[in-house]
Amino acid sequence: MNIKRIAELAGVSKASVSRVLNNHPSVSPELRAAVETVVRQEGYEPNAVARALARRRTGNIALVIPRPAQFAFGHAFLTEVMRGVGAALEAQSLGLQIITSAGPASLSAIHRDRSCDGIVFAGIWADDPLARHLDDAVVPVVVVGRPSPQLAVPFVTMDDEEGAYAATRHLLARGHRRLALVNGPASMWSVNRRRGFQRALLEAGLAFDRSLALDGEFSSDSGQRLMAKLLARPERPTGVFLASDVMAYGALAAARQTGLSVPGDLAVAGFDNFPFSALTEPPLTTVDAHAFTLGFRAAGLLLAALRGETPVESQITLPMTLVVRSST
Amino acid sequence: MNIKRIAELAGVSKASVSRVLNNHPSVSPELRAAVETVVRQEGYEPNAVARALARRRTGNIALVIPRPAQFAFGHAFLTEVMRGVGAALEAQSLGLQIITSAGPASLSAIHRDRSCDGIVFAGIWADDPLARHLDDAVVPVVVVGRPSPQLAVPFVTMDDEEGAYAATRHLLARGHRRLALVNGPASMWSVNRRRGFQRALLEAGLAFDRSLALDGEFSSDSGQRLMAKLLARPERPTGVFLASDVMAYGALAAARQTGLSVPGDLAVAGFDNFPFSALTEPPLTTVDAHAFTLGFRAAGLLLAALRGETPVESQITLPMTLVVRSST
DNA sequence: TCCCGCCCTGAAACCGGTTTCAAGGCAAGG
DNA sequence: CCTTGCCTTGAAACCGGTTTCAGGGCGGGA
Repeated sequence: MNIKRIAELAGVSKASVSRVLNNHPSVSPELRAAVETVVRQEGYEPNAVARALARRRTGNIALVIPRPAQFAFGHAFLTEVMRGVGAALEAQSLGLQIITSAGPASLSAIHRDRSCDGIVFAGIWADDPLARHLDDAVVPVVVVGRPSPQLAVPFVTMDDEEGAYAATRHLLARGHRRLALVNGPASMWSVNRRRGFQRALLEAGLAFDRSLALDGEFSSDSGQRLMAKLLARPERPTGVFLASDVMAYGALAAARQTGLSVPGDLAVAGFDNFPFSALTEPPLTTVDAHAFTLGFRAAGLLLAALRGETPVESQITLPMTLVVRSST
Repeated sequence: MNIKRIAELAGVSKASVSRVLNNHPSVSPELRAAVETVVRQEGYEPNAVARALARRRTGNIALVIPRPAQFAFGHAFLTEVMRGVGAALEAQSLGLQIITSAGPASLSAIHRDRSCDGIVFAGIWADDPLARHLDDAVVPVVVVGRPSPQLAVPFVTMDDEEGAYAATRHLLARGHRRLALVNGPASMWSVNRRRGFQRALLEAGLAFDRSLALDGEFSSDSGQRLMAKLLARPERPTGVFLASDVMAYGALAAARQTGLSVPGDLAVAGFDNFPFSALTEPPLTTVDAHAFTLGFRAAGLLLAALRGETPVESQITLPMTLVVRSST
């Protein structure tokens, strides 16, 4: 069933059917009624692809996460970003296409094949070469996270240096002096979090003890392993800041296995504020990374661009908020 | 930039450019070289929408979850299903469109507007009226979960009755005699889980105590509240089966607050086996619902249908596996 | 030498819509 | 009564590809 056939059945032209379907003002009530009757009888739905071609708008935007699907959908931070993007698009009844595992070739295709009206780019942590292809897109692009200081592309990122700083200051305020850092793998986020951690230490007149800073992989396993390692040291730390909640879950397990109480013997602070972090034993003190908002605002910037607006601010850095629970 | 312009620049016809781009066998090396040079110079990428229209294949499939995005992307079970679907599609380099909050109208549109080549339907729990529109789709549809016994639509569901049965039997085998049930809201899943629970009790010669069976909403809050209620009873249960891990997290918290030890005073078994369930204190005994596999297999059925194959089995019920940890 | 068939290429039709443009009908105004 | 202009409608162009079909060139067989 297509528009031509509907037109024949209703005894009108394709153009008229199109006008009726798009609520064009200049159609007579009779014609409208005739067309609508046929449309209903036949259960006709216009072909979305043909419509997109003619209108030069697909009505959906892509969230590109250049990682395997297995990883992207299993990652609490990224699914929260999806949630934010999805919520923003839903309000405008736009479609959401999630593209995972995009290599440089397919990425460059997405940028120029007009299969979507705009792109939100997320999940690039290291200074990825993929980020270089960002500005040759033919549709608006917004990045979650900060791709690279040079690029002029709009982005929404978090102030993770401030977040790490706040968490560390909180640990210091609780009286801890030997603080450990379990960071993520080298990436734009990790560098900032380490910087915030260090800054808080220096301001408190404490030296940054390199041997108390280890790098994990954002997994609970790595958190547990590294925490165990730190606790096995002759002078073990009394507080630890982990650059991700998931690693903190591992750290809590490690403390338990070592027979230490949290926060009595060890204060633990994480970063992300995933939903589960309120349910750990004890509930985790952490920095809320506002992942949902990151996605929501990024989609908002994109929608503004699609409407042709030029937002006053197109490079946004969200402030982080410390969530104090019982683990510190 | 379009195919016509490329053709002009290369001094050939549109048809030839198309043949080169699609690796058609009958093109001379010279023509191929000429076209490829221009394509590279201009950074040309064929318009995906026009291509989809001409080919009558969009190259992407839709995962429809008729719930608000806020809910769908925040739900551990559903994101696992997404992960499975995504992983299956990624292997075939097909696109994934996630459609949330589809009301009856937009749902019927998705089924017939040819904006995707196939549909995986998930997230319907109750006997939703939406399920009735399933068979008027013009593209193949596969459902995650069992929509309704009458419908002949292909589906992949879990054997949750057996799962609940296994968990309950496990609790009984641990010597518990007063067992409580915290079920989800009325839905196709919940009915089965209750049935499995009851069957295990009856087989053990125990009566099903209606006052020990409560219905929550799959949230940790409701789990905590209902568990507290159950523990406040004069004769409190010594074991509980909760129809979702998230509710079990709440139950663990309730036990802690009541000063009861798990599994000493109360054995707790959940259902889902979310990643976090290995990290609770104590780690949670639960039934693995294989959400990832549910999505993966559903996408597999769809891919088979798209290839024109008729799978021997198009209505699949996955067996559940009990994961015994320290909470029982 | 002529004819046949294959290889390569381009013209044109097609996918299924939207939009422009022109024209017919009719009411209002001069 | 004629002109003007608005309202409504249809024909045709267009969006940007793919695919069919027909034809030209060329090599091989008779």
